[in-house]
Amino acid sequence: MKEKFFRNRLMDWNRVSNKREMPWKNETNPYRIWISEIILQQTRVEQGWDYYRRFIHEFPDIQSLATASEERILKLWEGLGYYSRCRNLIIASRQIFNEFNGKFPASYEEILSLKGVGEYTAAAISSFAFRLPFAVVDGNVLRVISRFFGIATPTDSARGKKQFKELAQQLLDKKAPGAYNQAIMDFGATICKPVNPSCNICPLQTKCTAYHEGKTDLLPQKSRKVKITNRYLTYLVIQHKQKFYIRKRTQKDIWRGLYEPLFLESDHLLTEKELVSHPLVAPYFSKKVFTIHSVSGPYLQKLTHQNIHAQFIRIYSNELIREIATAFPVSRSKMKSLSFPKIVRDYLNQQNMS
DNA sequence: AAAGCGGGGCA
DNA sequence: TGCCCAGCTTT
Repeated sequence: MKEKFFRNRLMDWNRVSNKREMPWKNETNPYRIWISEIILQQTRVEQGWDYYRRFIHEFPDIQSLATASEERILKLWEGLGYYSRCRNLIIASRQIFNEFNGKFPASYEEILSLKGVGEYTAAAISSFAFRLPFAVVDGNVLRVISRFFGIATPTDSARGKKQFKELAQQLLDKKAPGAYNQAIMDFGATICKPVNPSCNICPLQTKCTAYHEGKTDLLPQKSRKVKITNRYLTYLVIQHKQKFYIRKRTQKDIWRGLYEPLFLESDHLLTEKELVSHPLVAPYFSKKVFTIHSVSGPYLQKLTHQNIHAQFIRIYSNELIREIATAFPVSRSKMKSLSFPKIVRDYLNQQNMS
């Protein structure tokens, strides 16, 4: 009965007071819903908004996406982060194009089988596009439910996931699963916010456990916390005439699939002296093929799990070298068309290099 | 079960 | 500075 109160109040709030608008709201095209959901994984709505627009404009349907070049798709993703989402999106588009004959799958299990689609995204697409009764469980849902029912089970534990998923499914309005899922996420984002929730105007306040026990700031609970490592990358931005040496990141590390200038990683940023004596480039410096043109100030990018300290050493080469440690020379216009990590793109832009 | 994976906003 | 964001995959 507390469940019924929750559902009814939430749906009433949605009809009367939910003013949240987004480009993909009331969308029923599964392809467009899929794109929006992938973009929004671990990403705030405002941050994903323009990416969604650009994506749909250039790739309006499965065929256009499935037949596009990986480089072009990754370019549209540049700056958005979590690039594995983009790689998986490409794989999934080909899955749909080939295995499902270009028609977006219409069952929960089939949708879940798509690369990069987990339980949340499958429930979202299933309910929004196909009116199937699957409850979404995202960060908003976990927060709203844990507070209202006063559940302190860590949301990232196996027990917690099962518990919250079952309760979420029980709460779902089976007659309007899409509207309900949209409502609970909007509610979490605008009323039951992570910090300073608007309990004073909350339609669920009268039966909210966390509110009555003064525990809204203690819920939901997580068990794990990430430890942050510091990394120091000294980039070698080598230029010969109008070409720059870059390479593609292929190792299992951050920014896989993106491009980069060469860099040397150590436990500190390299000094010029350390740089010119490094085995990789020392011969070029001693033969005066390379000369240092400029040294940037330190750049810092804070990621969820790493602090990236970077410095960019701009180097002129008076010889055209075919390849330096897998890096090859490309033109400015080619640089523009490629996807670089944010910290590198910032430097390139400031240097007017692409 | 735990770790890895971006970038940005907010208190 | 720490936490969170329409999470998923790999180990």
